[in-house]
Amino acid sequence: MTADISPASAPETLSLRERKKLRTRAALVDTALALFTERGFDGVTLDELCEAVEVSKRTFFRNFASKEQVASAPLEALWDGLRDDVEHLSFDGAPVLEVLQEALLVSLARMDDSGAWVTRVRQSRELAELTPSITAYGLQYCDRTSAAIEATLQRRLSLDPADPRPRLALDLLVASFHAALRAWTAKPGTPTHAALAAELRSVFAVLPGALTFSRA
Amino acid sequence: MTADISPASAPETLSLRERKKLRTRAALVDTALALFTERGFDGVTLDELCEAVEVSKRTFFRNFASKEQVASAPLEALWDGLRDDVEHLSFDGAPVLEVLQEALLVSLARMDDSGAWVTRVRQSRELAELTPSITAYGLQYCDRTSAAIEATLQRRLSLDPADPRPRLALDLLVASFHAALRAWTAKPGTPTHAALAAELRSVFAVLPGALTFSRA
DNA sequence: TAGGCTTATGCTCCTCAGTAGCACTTTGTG
DNA sequence: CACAAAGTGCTACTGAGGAGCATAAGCCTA
Repeated sequence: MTADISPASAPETLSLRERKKLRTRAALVDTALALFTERGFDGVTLDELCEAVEVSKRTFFRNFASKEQVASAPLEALWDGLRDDVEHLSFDGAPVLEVLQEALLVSLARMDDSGAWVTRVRQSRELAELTPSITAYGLQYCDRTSAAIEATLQRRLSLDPADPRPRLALDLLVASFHAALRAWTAKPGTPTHAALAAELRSVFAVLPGALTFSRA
Repeated sequence: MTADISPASAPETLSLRERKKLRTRAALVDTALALFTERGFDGVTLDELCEAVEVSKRTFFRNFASKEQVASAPLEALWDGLRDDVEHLSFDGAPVLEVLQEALLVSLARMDDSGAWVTRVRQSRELAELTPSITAYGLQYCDRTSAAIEATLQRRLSLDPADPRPRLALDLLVASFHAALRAWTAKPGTPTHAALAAELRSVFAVLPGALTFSRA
């Protein structure tokens, strides 16, 4: 289920067919981000996108569930990575939230492919800011992924399903990431992978203060 | 901008035209929730809904921005109330998050109209659980409202726009409410307004623990 | 109370996202 | 080499949502 995008990360172990599919997928994402950025999300029809990639609409919907998803693909890869990792994390001793924070940083580090992913994320982010339906899709995706991770946590840590804390911890993680993303997008200049990781660490650091701060 | 639904809360101070509009709006919400609950969100077309209420599709879209919104209307009234209240809250001394938590409970108390609102919320919630697009719309609405409240906080408390804490506090508030809603929906029996308020207080109480808890 | 103004409403036509059926091609396998 | 399985193109269809234009209902001033 992991949504991989970068053609570079398609090793020879995959069959010819699978590599071709990944190439089609990557082309759709790249072309979509370019066209949406140029003419706006609503200014590009799926027919135009499919024509640009020389693919039928049928093929598009075999790769993506919606027009919004193709614009959100870069961030989905990050969260899919985290979701899969949670299955094998060690939770001994450390607070769950801290373990999840570290895991998110690890998943983020895995996305570091000399700038391509970061560029796509930036485009995706700017599109989401202009397009409510992309925001809506992204939030729903986070919600669904959080629910899946919560289920894994409950199983692996033998938690009471009624305990709201694991889900709250996940919502905290998601909120932190979105805050980091906003700060990162707001900064001028070329956005780097390292800068995003730094923003994220910085938000993690001030998180406890969000519960207690009062007017200056 | 406040989306009021209950016909009972339409005092005589409103003009005839405004009261009629509110009645149409309320009828659309009630009929929509009933039809969606009966046959599923996707099993009811807008044309059917409009025919049942004896209203044209044009009128529907003057009252609601989308099919999803009409199913989310009850909760929007709650958050709209909070958004408007933040303009006049006192933030002296107490932590911002605590003030917001109290304000949310006040807005919730204002929704207490002898069961009608609670019933609609329950229906809305159950629909959202079955229908991703309703979830997506609701999350996007929360995101937008949170951004509006954050702007108010920044202005009233003279905060640095780059400070992530107010937005994190709001995301925490939203996450708490959703957790309370989940717990409340999961409970069997007739759901009451008081029970929802109790769930919410209970989540607020365990919130700090969400940052620090570890495996049992 | 008559007339004019504003605003909601209905009607109709349109675009486009997303689905489904069917036939064709390509790739992996016995 | 043949057969199974999966991806793809083509086409036709449904339904959400928007736009233009005309009408009606409520509101306001003389």
